[in-house]
Amino acid sequence: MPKATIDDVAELAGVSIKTVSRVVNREPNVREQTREKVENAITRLNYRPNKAAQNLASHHSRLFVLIYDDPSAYEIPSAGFILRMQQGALRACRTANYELLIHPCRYRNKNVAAELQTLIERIRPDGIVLAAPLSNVARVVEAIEATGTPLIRVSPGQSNGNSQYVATNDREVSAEMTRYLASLGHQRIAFIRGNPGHKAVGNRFQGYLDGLEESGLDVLDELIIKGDNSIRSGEAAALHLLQSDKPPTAIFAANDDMAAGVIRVADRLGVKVPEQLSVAGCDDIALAQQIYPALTTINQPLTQMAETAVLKLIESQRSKKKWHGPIIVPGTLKIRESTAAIAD
Amino acid sequence: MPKATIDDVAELAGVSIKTVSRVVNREPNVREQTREKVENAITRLNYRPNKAAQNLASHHSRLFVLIYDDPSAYEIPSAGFILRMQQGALRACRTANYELLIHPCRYRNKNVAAELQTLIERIRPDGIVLAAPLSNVARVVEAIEATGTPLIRVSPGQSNGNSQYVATNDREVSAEMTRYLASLGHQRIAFIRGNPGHKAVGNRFQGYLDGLEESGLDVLDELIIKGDNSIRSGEAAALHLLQSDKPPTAIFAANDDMAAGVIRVADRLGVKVPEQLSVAGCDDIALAQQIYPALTTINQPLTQMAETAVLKLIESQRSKKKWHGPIIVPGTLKIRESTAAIAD
DNA sequence: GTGAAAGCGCTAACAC
DNA sequence: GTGTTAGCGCTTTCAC
Repeated sequence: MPKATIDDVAELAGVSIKTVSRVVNREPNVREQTREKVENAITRLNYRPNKAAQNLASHHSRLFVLIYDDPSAYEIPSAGFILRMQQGALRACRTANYELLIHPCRYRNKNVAAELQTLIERIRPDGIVLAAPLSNVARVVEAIEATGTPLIRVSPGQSNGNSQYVATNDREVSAEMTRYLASLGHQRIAFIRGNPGHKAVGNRFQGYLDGLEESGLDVLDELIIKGDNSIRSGEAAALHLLQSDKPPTAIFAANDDMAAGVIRVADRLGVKVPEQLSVAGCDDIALAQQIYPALTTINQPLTQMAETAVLKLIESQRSKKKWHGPIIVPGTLKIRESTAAIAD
Repeated sequence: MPKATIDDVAELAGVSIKTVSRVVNREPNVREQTREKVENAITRLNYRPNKAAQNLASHHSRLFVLIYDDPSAYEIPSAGFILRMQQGALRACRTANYELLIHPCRYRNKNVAAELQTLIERIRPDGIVLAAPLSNVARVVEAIEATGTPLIRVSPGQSNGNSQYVATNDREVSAEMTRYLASLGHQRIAFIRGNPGHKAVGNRFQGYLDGLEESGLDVLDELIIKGDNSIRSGEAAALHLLQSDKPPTAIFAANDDMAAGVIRVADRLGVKVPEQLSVAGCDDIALAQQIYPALTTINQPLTQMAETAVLKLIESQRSKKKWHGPIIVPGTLKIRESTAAIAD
């Protein structure tokens, strides 16, 4: 089956190739009758425009690249994150007939900047979505910006670089969670901080402080523990907190893994969750629903964030105009079974 | 920065564009000295060949598409599978300078066949990797084969269609697991079958039967339970088995989720794992290492399978020759804490 | 509303 | 070894 070209369609329809092109690209100024003739020819010949030819002639690729940190083999809470971002990006791509190239890369690698530049200059995507934590690495952001390709960053903590970004309201929603815990009667609400490298995680700590203040609670230094985002660090923190003189009645962890660690240790120590201890996490990873009791947490709208990012890229390409300011996609509290009103 | 073209490079190097092309594509028959001149010009101009132009002229896209089933939002053991396949495929792509397009799709959707055909005919990838369970859906396989694009299927149960496939030795390694359990002294080894739709899962049952026979054990119908791959069905099966008159001393489940369900129920019933009950799963999903006790299971070499698939596509494209027969990437036993020698 | 001509930036086939 | 000439299958510009 030698593929039909635009010339074949034009010939069969008895029009010029330009008219076929107009029909294919849904351009105006085609008489209805002509359009039908062309469309018939297209279906008869099973014609599909050749993307390479379109790209070459039109100088755009109808292709986006999603760049994200490549997780090492088994560090698989990331899997859910990455997949959700992919889903969001793909959803937006599909409605507008774009394709999505994925490009995981290791940002610890010194060559990333050059690697990404080569990729971009070769492929010439119409836009790039850069996910956290890469979206916070200055030399990566700058390398991509230098190519001149439209870039949107997803969930960057700080706002370096000139490119637009999509973020969530980590701080506000963490404050909300804290107020929720306070509203349950908790006065000693501990917080397990995450990896300081992740700015989003820092925002959550700020939210915690905000929430305490808004609830009229004091910040107690002994209830603030450093973690590193791992289950193990959550366990360590919980052990420390629960075995102290005056243990907290609620523990809010900056991510779900650490919260899961807390629940595990509570179980081991015979502390009942949520009767004796409320536990809350952040991110709503798959694990959050799988553990017992199901974890109260904060949903990270990653799918929507990625979708929004791609939609913005498409839009800005159409209108050629620049928009400003971050785009905020709000997170929401997922109240499950690990939190309850204080017993005492 | 107006991008440099092949003409610019040719001019600066004082050669023809064909020579530049030769250098870029690492073709032979270029004098070392000429090559250097060209390479200097390339770096000076920061020249990157335009992929669209290359594609159009050469009739190949240096692009593969990875097609897999789109999991509904929260069915996230799939996440690990998909990500590992992506990683494998990407790894192979990178070494050979190909790009990877991902295309999740819902095979329940009646339009998949047409959707995939359109995609393929528009993009014209150099090859397609089709993952299970889509790789077992006849109308999907046939639709793709009809486009004439080289196709490799990953882990299909049956071997319909004409295209090559990569599989793992599910049956053999399941037999190995069964023999391993028998070698620990277990005589009453139960098996929880999986979703009958997944052929791979059927192979595991065959392997179980093989293993029993090779170990000189009888097949006991009351120890063979049907499940549907879900945690819940594992729980139901375990409840049934453990509350029977003569409960098994080992339970081998056709996937990890069901095995996790077994462990959960055993815990609830006060049956100690592995002291009183050995539990083994299949797949080595992330959960397998997260639960307590860590699950003995069978590693599915998905990353390698996808990598092999892409490498084969590249190879067959180079040599233009057809290879035959399935490619088997062996799985391996992951002995962890959920299995032990029989106590009694 | 429609069409003719001129590329887009490269590779292929063949000449030299 | 290297260069010349044609395209690849579209979009763009501009004329009608």
